[in-house]
Amino acid sequence: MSGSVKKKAVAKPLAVADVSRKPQQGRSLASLKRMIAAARELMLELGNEDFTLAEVSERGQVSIGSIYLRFESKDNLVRGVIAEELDALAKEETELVQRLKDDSTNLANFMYEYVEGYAEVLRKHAPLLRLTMERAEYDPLVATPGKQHALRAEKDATDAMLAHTDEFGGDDPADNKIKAQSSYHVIFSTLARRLSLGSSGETVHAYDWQRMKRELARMCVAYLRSD
Amino acid sequence: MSGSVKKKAVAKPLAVADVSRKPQQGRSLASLKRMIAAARELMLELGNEDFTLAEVSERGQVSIGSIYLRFESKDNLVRGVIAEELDALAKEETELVQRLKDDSTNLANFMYEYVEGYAEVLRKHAPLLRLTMERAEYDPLVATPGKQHALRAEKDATDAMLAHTDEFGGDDPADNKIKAQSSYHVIFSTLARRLSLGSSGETVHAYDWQRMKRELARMCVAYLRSD
Amino acid sequence: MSGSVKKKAVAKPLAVADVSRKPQQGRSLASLKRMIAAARELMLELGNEDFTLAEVSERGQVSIGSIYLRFESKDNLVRGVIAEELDALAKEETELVQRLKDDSTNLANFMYEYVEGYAEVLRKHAPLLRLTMERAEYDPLVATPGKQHALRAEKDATDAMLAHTDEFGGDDPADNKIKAQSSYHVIFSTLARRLSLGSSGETVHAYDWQRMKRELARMCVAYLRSD
Amino acid sequence: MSGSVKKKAVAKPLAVADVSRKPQQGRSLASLKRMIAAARELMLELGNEDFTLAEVSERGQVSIGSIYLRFESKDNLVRGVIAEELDALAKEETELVQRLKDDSTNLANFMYEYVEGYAEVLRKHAPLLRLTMERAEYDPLVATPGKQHALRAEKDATDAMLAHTDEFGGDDPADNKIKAQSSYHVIFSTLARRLSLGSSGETVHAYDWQRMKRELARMCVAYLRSD
DNA sequence: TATGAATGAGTATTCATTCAT
DNA sequence: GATGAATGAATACTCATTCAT
Repeated sequence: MSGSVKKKAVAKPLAVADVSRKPQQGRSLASLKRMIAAARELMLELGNEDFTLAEVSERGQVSIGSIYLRFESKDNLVRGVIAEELDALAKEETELVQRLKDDSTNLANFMYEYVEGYAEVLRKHAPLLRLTMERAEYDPLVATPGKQHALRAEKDATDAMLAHTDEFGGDDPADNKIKAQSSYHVIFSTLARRLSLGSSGETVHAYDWQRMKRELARMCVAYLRSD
Repeated sequence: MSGSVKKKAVAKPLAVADVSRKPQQGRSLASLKRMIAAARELMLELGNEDFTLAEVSERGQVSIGSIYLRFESKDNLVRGVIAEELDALAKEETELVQRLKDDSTNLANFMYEYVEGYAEVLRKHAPLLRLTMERAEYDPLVATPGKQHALRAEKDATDAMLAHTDEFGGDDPADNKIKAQSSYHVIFSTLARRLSLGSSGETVHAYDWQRMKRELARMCVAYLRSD
Repeated sequence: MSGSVKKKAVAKPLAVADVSRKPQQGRSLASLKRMIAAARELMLELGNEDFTLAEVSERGQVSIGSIYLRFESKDNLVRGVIAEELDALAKEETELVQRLKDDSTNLANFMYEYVEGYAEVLRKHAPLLRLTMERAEYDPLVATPGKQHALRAEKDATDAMLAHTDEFGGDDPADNKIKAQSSYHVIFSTLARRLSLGSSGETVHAYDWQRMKRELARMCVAYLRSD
Repeated sequence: MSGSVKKKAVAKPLAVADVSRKPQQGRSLASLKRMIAAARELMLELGNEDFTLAEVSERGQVSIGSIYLRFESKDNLVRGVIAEELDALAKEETELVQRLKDDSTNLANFMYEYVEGYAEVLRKHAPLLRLTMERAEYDPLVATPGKQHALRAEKDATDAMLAHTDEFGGDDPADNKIKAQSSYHVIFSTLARRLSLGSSGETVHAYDWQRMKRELARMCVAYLRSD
């Protein structure tokens, strides 16, 4: 399978319905959900592509033929699972920022709440997000929508930070934007690594999760206020 | 191959000589180097395991039998390549910190130099580091020495930062240590993600590499001085 | 599919209506014609069995279910197409011989006209005739009616030749019959091979079609007159 | 399998050693022979491609991997079997014509002996020749060498006939050549059809084999002498 | 009648590992 | 020690046929 995707140009879109073959209803829809759920479980247990369609067939109680009725290939089934996950993640990210925009009154408060909230959102989706990133490395059909998702998430977060520009240290608007972006990247990167989204090698420090979230917010606040 | 390792317990050590079968000399040593070099190239070109031993045999001008004479399995050959890389990386990390310890006089100066230097060290090793982290996810024989490596790197870096405690914001020694650790993690995580060590999805921002290094240092200095 | 027929005894009849399931009328008849036409096209484009019922369904605008309503199996659909072709061919052969019987006055004239006419009839039906012969090789349900068709064609042709017995070389009636039969076989075999009904390997000689027809007639006339 | 060859351009040569992977010796050679023999038997029993490599493996007592060690694909294995057959056939055709050239003194004698001898040569190779022609229809790698073989066979035969030009009817050298070629084609086509090389539909006449050979020769002699 | 979604058996090919030489 | 030929398990995908609606 990998051979047919890795290192080769592919030209198909993503997004739940794009990789699936037709709008589903009733029994068909149930069967579609079962095969996606089964594939999702197997991906988490064995790795992105290290499961067989026979396993999906058995676990999801769908025939192999049915899978090919909905998805053009095993690759597209994997992309379908990923697309679903990205959709759900995007929804939660947006909701988080919306909620905090209304609730938070000052920069420090926002940052603490944001780091806390975003950390939990990422944690919830961490396992599949790992697989998504791993696959994005060689599958453009996952990489492209992944980038768009990331850009939008960055924009939402920095916009919300910039609502508190009055508390920022300098008064150069361009520098403010840079600071907000840097903060977002530092937050995402650090949480992601800690959640093993990139690797697990150095994950198991004594340094704990709660403390990390607190220090991340603290660092960003100090940074944004500086100069 | 993957099936035999992924998600399954394995019980073999790592570190260049541990995965290889015997102390090598002369012609044997040259042949060992060729097979490792060939495997390394193929891993970078095709992915961690997406190469065949036949390819290693051809490119490295060693017989397949020879490979099995040095390595118990293809898995161990991959681990051998990784072990070599981690050794080289550790050496450079240590040298960097040693050099800066002697040269830098104040905290800000140290942090800017450290981020700059570490970024380049990581950049140099990024491609194979990616493969290492990817594999660590499912191969304990890579994950375990990887953790130890990471812990030592963290200790070296935080010790160097703590040499400038007098410039730190608070005066609680415990908090100082936390700040140093947090700084190290933020630096490593952010550089790593940017180098695509974890994923490539969000890599392609306009946000550039030079700026990122500067802001990272700036952020850490602000953070360490705060309180 | 092949596996279920090739080299295995089958027990179903042939002849347009025998493989189809029921006398058709109106809309049903139109649908039956569409599926046969679609199957015919696909057989010519892809080979005897190298098309799928899904393709027939799409091209002929008939549901797969409809096909099974008319034909017991894909094999029978193929046989239906072949049966239709053999019917049409038989009609033309008969017409040709009838016409020549009335028109030709001497042996040479008849032979030249017959070879010319028969060559064109065969040429017209060559593509599907190829498929028929190919399939007859392993499908008794095509071979049996095919033999009957061939026997009748032989009888028609030899009877017509024997109408000119007075011009034959010998005067042994038994030998005359043998000569006529041999002539028919030589004509059919040579035309058929040239039309690639049997193979295409040696087809592409410079030796051309018009000349071949002429020489065939010349040869037969010389043969029939000899002794 | 068919899909990968039929209707697609291919660009590989033929001839026993061209489809096989390396000059064989000893044990390897024995194994190569066993797999070709097994494939040959299965092709004759089931059809050109209607056998599985598992069957070849079992019957020939060779592992599937071994087959792929010698042949790039199942297609090439089939071509290997065919190549061997064409070689053997060519050898016998040449020997036959050589022998008759020396022995026969007059045209009639040559033609009777040639038809008799060629009929037996073709009969001996008929089953595999059928498969060859069938495959040539869609596989250029079989068609191309097949055409060359046919052209050479035609040349050998017509040259031998032309050694008796003095007995020919007309005295136009060009016409003599045409007559010789026509005779060869009629002989080959008629024998081939009778041997079911093209089809079997009309094969089972009462008209028998011995008589056919005699009449064929008789017809050609009458034709060559005519004018 | 008519439909077309669901089924699942069947198969070429790859490649890590072994072992006779 | 070295070699590389031999092994055979493992797996995505197709498509004739059925049958619930």
